[in-house]
Amino acid sequence: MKKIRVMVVDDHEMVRRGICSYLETEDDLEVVGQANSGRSAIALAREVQPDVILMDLIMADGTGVEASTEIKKEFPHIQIIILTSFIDESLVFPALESGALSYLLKTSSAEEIVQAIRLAIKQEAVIEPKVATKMLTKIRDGSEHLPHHDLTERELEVLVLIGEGMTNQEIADDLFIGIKTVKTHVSNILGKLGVEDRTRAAIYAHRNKLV
Amino acid sequence: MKKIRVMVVDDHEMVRRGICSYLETEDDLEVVGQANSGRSAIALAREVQPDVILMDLIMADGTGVEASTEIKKEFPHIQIIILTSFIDESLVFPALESGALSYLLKTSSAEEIVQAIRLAIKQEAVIEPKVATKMLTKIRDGSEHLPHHDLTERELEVLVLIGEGMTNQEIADDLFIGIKTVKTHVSNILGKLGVEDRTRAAIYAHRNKLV
DNA sequence: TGAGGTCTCCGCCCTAAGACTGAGTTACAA
DNA sequence: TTGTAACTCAGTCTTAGGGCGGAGACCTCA
Repeated sequence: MKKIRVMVVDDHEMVRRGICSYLETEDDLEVVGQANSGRSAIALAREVQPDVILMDLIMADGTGVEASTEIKKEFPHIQIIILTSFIDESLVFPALESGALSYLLKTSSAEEIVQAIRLAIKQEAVIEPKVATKMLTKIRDGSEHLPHHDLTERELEVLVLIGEGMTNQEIADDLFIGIKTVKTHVSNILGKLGVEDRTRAAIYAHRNKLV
Repeated sequence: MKKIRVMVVDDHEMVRRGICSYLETEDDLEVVGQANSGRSAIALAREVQPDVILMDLIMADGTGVEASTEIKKEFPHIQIIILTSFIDESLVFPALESGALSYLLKTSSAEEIVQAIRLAIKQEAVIEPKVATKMLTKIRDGSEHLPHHDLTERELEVLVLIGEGMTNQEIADDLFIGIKTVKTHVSNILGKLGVEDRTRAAIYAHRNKLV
């Protein structure tokens, strides 16, 4: 019987030790490589050609997502399981879009992780309930219509500058347009956002992280 | 020769496995207990009376700091080493104030962790360089003079309302004072903050988390 | 007692902001 | 070809914002 070849990517030595020591106790699994960064993970994947990769997202050099994307592009048959400490919204979706199959948290039990590996070679995904919840709220949020979504490109640009605290004249100078034009944009922006003045628009921009 | 009795607290099973499996390879160490939450850590510490505790801060129930405090209060001779995934500013200082001796990150090598344990029983602290840096910047920030520190109480109150996006009239109504008075306050605020208009003052308020 | 800081208010003045209306340009899709 | 949307600019008008000077009431500290 052919063992499932697993590669472990994590910048925490202790975590790699823990995972490897447990995986080795399973008869149908074998750890064929370890990497401590996204960069080295790509090189190692080329070399050892694992069946499954357990990938931490939050690493010192922050290359977990890039590594997933790169590996998936080069070797589509390698299944990647994200195994990370917590749910960082800014990473969950890029990671899944990158082609990762499953998404687990390190709070998962050893059995769950092993189970996810066995399912991975059958291309069956395992998504941690908490992550699944995030996905649902994201989908809801995605269908939610934020006021600034129907700003035009130019208006959004102006809104950002308002958020920087610029006056109409400064914005005009910055964008090489007339102050009258800026006023028109600002007027339209206030209308679309449903606010009364530029100060509230600036606050809106900050609350929605447009600056 | 008496072994150093170590207890490991982490809500990640894999991490506990990794740490334990490594510590067990050292002749002068022995793992006498594992806990997966702050709550159970306190109970276990009472029971096994370890010399040193490796404590993760970021656990599902978020009781790492409380556990440190409680254990240190009850058993001052037990040395606690914080061993956590990343630097959460809101936890670093409470943790150290709680009586923890050392602060390591999980990116630390196995050797560093073992070394920290050996130093702990001699009551010598090991602070991860990155954490030390944070401590320094915190000390600097503490002595740093932010512009809004010389606002009067009333002015600060007005600044917050500016940050909410209120107009002078609205602020006047809210504080039951005349609009002229508000204008005076606003004028003083702008002068003290060194900004030109209320929009920038509002942004200042947001950047400095006054709202 | 007097000096200084804070909070309150007033008046005068100027300017930036914003509403409203109108219009010329391009680019793109029906 | 003809809308339609986006971007541009103009003119007019009203108001909120903000600078400047002055002042009275209150409190605290020297």
